[in-house]
Amino acid sequence: MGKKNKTKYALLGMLSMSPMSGYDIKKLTDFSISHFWSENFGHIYPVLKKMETDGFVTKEVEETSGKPNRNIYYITPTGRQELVNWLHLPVEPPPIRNEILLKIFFADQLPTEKIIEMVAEERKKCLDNLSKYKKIEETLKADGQYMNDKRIPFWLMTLSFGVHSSKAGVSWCEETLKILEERLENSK
Amino acid sequence: MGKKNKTKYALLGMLSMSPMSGYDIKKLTDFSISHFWSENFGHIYPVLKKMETDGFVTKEVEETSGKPNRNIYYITPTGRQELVNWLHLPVEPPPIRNEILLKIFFADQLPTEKIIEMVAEERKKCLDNLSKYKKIEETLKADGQYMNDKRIPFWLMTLSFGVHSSKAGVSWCEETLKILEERLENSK
DNA sequence: ATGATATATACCACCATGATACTTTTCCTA
DNA sequence: TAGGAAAAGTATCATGGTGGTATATATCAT
Repeated sequence: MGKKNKTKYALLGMLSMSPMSGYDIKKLTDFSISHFWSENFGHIYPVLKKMETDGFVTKEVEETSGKPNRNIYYITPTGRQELVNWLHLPVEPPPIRNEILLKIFFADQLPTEKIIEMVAEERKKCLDNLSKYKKIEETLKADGQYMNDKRIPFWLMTLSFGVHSSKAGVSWCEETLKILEERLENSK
Repeated sequence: MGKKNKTKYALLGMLSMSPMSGYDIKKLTDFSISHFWSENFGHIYPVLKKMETDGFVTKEVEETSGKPNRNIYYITPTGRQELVNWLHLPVEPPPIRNEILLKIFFADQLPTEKIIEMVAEERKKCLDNLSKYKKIEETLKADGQYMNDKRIPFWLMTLSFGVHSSKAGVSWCEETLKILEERLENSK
């Protein structure tokens, strides 16, 4: 994934659903895609500005009283084309950095009890995520509001990914805990 | 994980195994932990410099003829302590960005055939990784060179993580492909 | 009253990535 | 045997991404 600007496409995608302000985009990403994507203001605002000068979006200022004015962004046909072009491009592999595995790799410098604690904590996180994903899945399937939305199947796929990888996480933790506990027994 | 400097700990970890140059560190990370961690020169060199002024490592210049001199770095007791301190700290969750899921999320703007192609490609990647991990596992278990190294169990754990998550990836792809192919049938 | 929370934009320091620059030795191949 | 690729080695740059902070006001609960 590297140094290509993916924020751009996330923003274009959001704006392809509806015109929005930067603040709205942040709210919507946190609500709808936070299980696999994150954005932050420090990037959203400059990228929106850049995309305006590039002609991918247009801005309309909505006057408010007291609060700062809302800058509402609209995707342009060029912007829509840019989004579709990216959708057609092959997926670029991201650089990987998994902190718990880095710690495990050097874990001979750590007491076994501490490693067990760490992995147990990880297991808890995975389980928490798992139940979170399942809950959202249920709501999506049940909610009449979205019943006929043709995008639902795709949203469910992203959730299912979360379910699969959380389950994998749990089973790795449990396998690892077993080894560590055996190790602890043998060292007594 | 965010803006805390984890490169520092990766480098300290490597130097805790043996004194090395920046070039050596890059080679060793690419060889031994590339399945879950990546480093690049652009960060290795400045971080080594910073750690020298912070007293976590010391440098010894090895004269060579022709080639640039090798800067060999040694971890200090302070550096070792810094590494162990970090090992004891709880794991910080990284910001997540999964490009294929972002594309799936907006995939209603893409022909079903194209989505199928994308997911099939992903499946292939997962399978490739899976066999790669399994092969390394075999070598590690078989290789007499490491037979008695007490760090082997930990290295195997990191590999097993790769196996678990690749398998999860494959099964998600296959589940998703089934849905997409059904969709393609129904649209005919 | 007072403080938390929500709305809204913006900037900054820091961290991370990939590309490129530069040089010499060694090894392979046409 | 000439020529080029690859390896060894350090270093810098532009770009991208993260989290925190600054700045303001309205609203709602305590």
